[in-house]
Amino acid sequence: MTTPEMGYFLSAKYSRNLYQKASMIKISIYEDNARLSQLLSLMIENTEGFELMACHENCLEALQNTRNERPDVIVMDIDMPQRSGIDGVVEIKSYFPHIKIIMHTVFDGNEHLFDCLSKGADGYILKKDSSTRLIQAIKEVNEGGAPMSPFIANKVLQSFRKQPVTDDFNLTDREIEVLTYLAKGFSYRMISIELNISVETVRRHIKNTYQKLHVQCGPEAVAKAIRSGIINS
Amino acid sequence: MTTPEMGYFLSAKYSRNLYQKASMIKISIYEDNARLSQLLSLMIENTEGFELMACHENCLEALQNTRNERPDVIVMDIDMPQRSGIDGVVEIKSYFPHIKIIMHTVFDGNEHLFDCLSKGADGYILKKDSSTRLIQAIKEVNEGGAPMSPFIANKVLQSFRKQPVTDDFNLTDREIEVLTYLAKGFSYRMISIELNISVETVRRHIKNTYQKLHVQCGPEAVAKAIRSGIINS
DNA sequence: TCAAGAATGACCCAAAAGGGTTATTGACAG
DNA sequence: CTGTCAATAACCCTTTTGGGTCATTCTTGA
Repeated sequence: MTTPEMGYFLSAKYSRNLYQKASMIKISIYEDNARLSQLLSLMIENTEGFELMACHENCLEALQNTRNERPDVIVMDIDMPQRSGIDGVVEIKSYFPHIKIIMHTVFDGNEHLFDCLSKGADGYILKKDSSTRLIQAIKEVNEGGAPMSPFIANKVLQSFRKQPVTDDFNLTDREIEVLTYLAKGFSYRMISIELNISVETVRRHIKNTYQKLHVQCGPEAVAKAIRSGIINS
Repeated sequence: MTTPEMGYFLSAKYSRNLYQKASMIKISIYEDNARLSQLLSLMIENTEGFELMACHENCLEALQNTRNERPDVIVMDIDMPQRSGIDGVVEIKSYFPHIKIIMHTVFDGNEHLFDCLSKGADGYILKKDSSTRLIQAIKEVNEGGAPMSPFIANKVLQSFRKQPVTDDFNLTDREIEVLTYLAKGFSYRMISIELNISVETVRRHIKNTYQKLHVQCGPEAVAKAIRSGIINS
């Protein structure tokens, strides 16, 4: 849907770059939906302090584009033909970590969200939000913030809440203590010396622990204990 | 610094509650700095759609207060005499999980931040932000958002970025495969059958793995592998 | 083409781990 | 005041681990 004329238009725009004010926020867009990308372009061009560098319908050339355009902020769709916006983020961030990237997508699922965030996206705005929100987000991210749609921010916070121990399997304090030493690589003998008890007692605790955890050896017990949050440090 | 008179005043205010409009956002404040709490009170009382329920200088009685006041949103300081706001969050959230709590504090360190978030805080606004930002945050949180100061939102995002494998210790694919079975409780023999190789080869891989990880037994290896993200499922 | 590294396999041997059974002591709840 | 449970301890016996040393095959990159 993006026409060659449009590309030309944007190149022309880019050449005007020489006259821009230093304080302008330079923005590049990656969005395969032509209607939406035109809307965004218009909004950005008509916002004080914003300078639209280019508008791309895929991120096959993301790196080269970025080298040419040197934007301050990139607005990136995820679902684009041939190459996902997430790959674009990885590539751009690895060469230009200081350039801010705002994901602008319809995806509100955990998968894409945490994938993008772990790969360095600086903001995550849903398309269902108003375009004004995106404009505001661009300002925010340029000032060092991390704009997110409320729904997204909530998902992010929720991911912190499910930390607390899922199930402690009724392990006693002593059993957890012994298990902790086991995970540190102590042998039964070393543990017995450390805790000033008999090796047989250490063995006893470990046997009980295995029964409670429904495991049959040390490595499995340690794995289960760490994954369920029973032991940490 | 909160005077008895102030308490009386607030009780009087609470009694007016009967006449409130259903759409009002009911707010309680926990803040030990009298000057700041008065400022916040004033701002809230003068904001359309906000109803100040009470203003407390500590959260010793947080649960009882909440039962009486039934706020929609609580603004909670962290550093208060006798009882930390974090304890307040835990208590209130365990009985009233639907009540939104915004932390309002000077602390911008990771420790308090992630502690609060994991315990269920719904927003985290720094005191250095303008009071207007807090008012806005109250609206946001009441609409299901997760308001955070830009600096805080960034910290939260950053916590996702350092997830990817810290160090893979140059383990080969095969070594990781064997280690994964080990963590599942497979013995060397079982692994050898599973992978259709000799027990000696399994042992070989494990020996090499221990050297690379600088550990000397299975439990320790598994602990290290899980903690550094080498193995997961 | 040659060296490096991955994957494979084997042997020796001592130490550690794991399963079963039994028992004593002290604390705490009903 | 009696039963339960955590913590302690011991003995038996088999299997598994883990450390050392050596060797072959195959792929891959310099």
